[in-house]
Amino acid sequence: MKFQTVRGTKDILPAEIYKWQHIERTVRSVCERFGYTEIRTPVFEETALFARGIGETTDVVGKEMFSFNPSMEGDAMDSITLRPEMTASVMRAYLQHSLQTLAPLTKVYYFAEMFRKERPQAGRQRQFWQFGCECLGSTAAVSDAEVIAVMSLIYRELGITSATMKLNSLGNLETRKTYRVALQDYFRPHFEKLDAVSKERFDKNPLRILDSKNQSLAEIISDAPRLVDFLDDDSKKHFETLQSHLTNLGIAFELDFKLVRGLDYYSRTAFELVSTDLGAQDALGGGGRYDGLSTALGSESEVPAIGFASGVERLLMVMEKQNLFDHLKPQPPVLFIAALGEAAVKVAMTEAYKLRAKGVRCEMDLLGRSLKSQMREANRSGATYTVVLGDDELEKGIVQLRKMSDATQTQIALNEIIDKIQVGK
RNA sequence: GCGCCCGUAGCUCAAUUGGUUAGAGCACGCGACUGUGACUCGCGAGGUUACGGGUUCGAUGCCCGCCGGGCGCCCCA
Repeated sequence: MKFQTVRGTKDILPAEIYKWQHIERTVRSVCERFGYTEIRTPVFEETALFARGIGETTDVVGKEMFSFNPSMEGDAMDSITLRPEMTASVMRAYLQHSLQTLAPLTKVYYFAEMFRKERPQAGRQRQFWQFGCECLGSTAAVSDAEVIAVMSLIYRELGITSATMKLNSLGNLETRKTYRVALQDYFRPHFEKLDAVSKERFDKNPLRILDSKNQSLAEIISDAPRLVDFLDDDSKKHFETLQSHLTNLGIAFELDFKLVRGLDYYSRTAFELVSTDLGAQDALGGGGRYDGLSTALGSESEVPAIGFASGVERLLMVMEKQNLFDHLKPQPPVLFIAALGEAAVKVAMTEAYKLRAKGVRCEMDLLGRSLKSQMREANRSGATYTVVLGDDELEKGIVQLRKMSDATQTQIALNEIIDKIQVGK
């Protein structure tokens, strides 16, 4: 085999597409019930948008972007990048088209493919799909609650029950500066006990030490000062209001003071949905408030916003494991027409066409196969009925309508097929 | 990007310490049944053993490289 998909990419084949369609249908349905409208943005953007929007120091920007220079003469496309996430693009679109002038609040959702140049592993690909929504324009905790509710209802309607929603508040930029210093003060006496990765994080991003998967550090970490205790009054109030909204909605969550999302422009709310049915990449989705993003992108006014993103491949893995696709097999055809001979094929084609135009799913053989093979095909297709059409039937205008489940056959006129099968449906 | 493991028909797996025409089940095609599916029984097609080198009289099995996959790390969806 000469060609194959490039590393970290996958085909989604016809046999499994119904799973994807089910997820996509559910996502769209829930988002739209909450009043979110789909947004589609270009699959690539100026590299600088992501560099500024996600943060120069993050891994995503630092080493995972698919960037290239198309070098088109007379074009100012110095460097463009396949989107590694959607939030920056959504904010760009919001600012570019001045969406705030249309309404004080903008609520959008997306279902789109993302690209990151990472080493593939279970639940991690170089091209992968995400869905999510963004609510731009409100600082109110009720908007945080709504976004989490959207996410939560999507998973609920898909049948996911075992996932855990982790919740934290990061406060504002000041909060995190103070907390950062407090954390360094706390870890400094333990510095020699830290592992190499944590030592590196000590200066770069001490909040990430809390994230360490190293069990031997668990004790030190659990005694570390908590970010919640450093929250300013407004953030504290915001956090409490959010929690009471979630409680009212019956959305279960776990406070997790170790949950820190690395990007600078994040503020206050941070959340993540994790599942034990995944491997090391155990996050189904996550999100947070990003009030600082608009100004990071050069906007003069601050656009408060919150959103979430979810990984479709990971969701699929969990649903597969929990057998949540079992009742969703694609619809089989109602009728299969087995035609014998050129004249019969012609009639079969036109009859099938009429039925299809009327909304009936109907199939016929395209390979010139024997009757036996066509019957096998009819059986395989799961058709409810099969009609056999040969010279005799053509002559008399009468066909045998075979009910596949019990092999009973009834004689009916060719032009009465539609009445029969719709009654029998 | 780093470490460890893996790669044989479409799929799941065989193939005595390196030994001659690389097998089986499932799936697929055809037939038994000259115009009637499922069950059964035959027959058939399907492989450059991922790819490229090396060692050897001889390599699916050993060595190197490369491509791809899995697990973990980093990070995230």
